[in-house]
Amino acid sequence: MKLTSKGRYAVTALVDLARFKSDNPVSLRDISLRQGISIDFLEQIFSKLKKKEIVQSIRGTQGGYILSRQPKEIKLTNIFEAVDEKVKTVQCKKESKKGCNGKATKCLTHNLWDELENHINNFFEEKSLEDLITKKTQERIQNGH
Amino acid sequence: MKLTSKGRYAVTALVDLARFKSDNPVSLRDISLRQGISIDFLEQIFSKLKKKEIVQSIRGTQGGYILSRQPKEIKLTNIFEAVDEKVKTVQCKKESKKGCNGKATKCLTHNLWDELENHINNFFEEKSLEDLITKKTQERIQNGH
DNA sequence: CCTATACTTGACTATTTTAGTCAAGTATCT
DNA sequence: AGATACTTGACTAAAATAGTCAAGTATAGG
Repeated sequence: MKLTSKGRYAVTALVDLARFKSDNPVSLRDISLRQGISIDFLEQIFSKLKKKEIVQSIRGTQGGYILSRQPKEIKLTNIFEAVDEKVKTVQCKKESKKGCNGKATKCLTHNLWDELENHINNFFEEKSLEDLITKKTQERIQNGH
Repeated sequence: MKLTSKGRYAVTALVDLARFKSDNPVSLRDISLRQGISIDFLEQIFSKLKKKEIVQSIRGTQGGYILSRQPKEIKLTNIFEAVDEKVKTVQCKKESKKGCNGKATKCLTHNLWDELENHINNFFEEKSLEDLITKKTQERIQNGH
C-alpha cells in the first residue's frame, strides 16, 4: 500500500490550482507559498502530472500551470496514478519467492487484499477534483476545518 | 497510511491459526512452515497479539497459541491495532510545522483524508476472521485463488 | 529432577523508501 | 537581452520496514 506525501501534495496542489484559477496560469511559486510545499518537490510532481495530461504548462514570464480538463473530469485515481502512488496491497505477482505463487497456502488472505484494494480504488474513482472544491468543503476549510 | 507486511502477516497467521485449530495449540513453528514467515518475526507479532488478548499462549512441549475468542469476534481492526498498523492518512495534529494547524490553506484536503480514513476503517470494522475462513474463500484458495 | 520444547523480551541492523535538494539546463514573454 | 518559469535528472539525509540475534523464562513429559 502506498499513499504518501507525494500523492497528498499532488492533490493539495491541484485543489489549489482549481480554486485559484483565473485567466492566467498559476506558478508553482504561488502554490508553494500558499500550501507550504517546496518548489523543487512541486516541480517533480507537476512534471508527472503533465505527462499524464492532467495539467498543461505555459512557459515564460507570467507562465505557470493550468488544468487540462474540467475539475469534474479529473478523478483522484488519475492523480495518484500520475504520481506513481499505487494502491497495491498484495505483491503476489512480483516475486515468486515470497509471493503467493506456488504454494496455495500462501494465498490464505489473497482475496481479502483484493477486496480492500477495490474498496479503496472505488473511493478514489468516485471522487473528482470538483468534489473537493465545493462550497461546503470550502466553508469548512475557512473555519479551520 | 500504514499497511505493511507486519499487518499482512498478522492476518495470515491468524487465519492459519483459525483454520488449523484443533484441541491442541498451534506452534509458531508450524505457522512459520506453512505460511513461509520467519519464526522470529512471528514471535514479535504474536507478542503483540497476546497483549491485546487476541491469542493466548500455552507453554511447554506441545505448546503454542490459540485464539482467545471466536473468529467471529475478532475484527480486522483489532488485529491491525494490535500490531500498530494505523490507518492514518493525515498528520495534522502531530506536527505544527508542516501540519494543517495555523494556516487554513493547509487544510485544503483535510476532509478528504478524513473521509478516506473512515472508508477504510469501515471495511476493517466489518470484516472478522470468520469471514476469511468460510468455505467459499477456502475453495478459491485451494484452486490457486 | 532434567531436558527438550516453546514462549518472552528487548536490543540491534541491513535495506528500502520517502521526501525532498541541487544543479544545469531550455523555453518564452516583455 | 534578460528575467521568469518550466524541465530533467542525479543525488541524499532521515525514517520506516522487515526482519535478525541473543539471552532468557516457563512447562510438559520422562
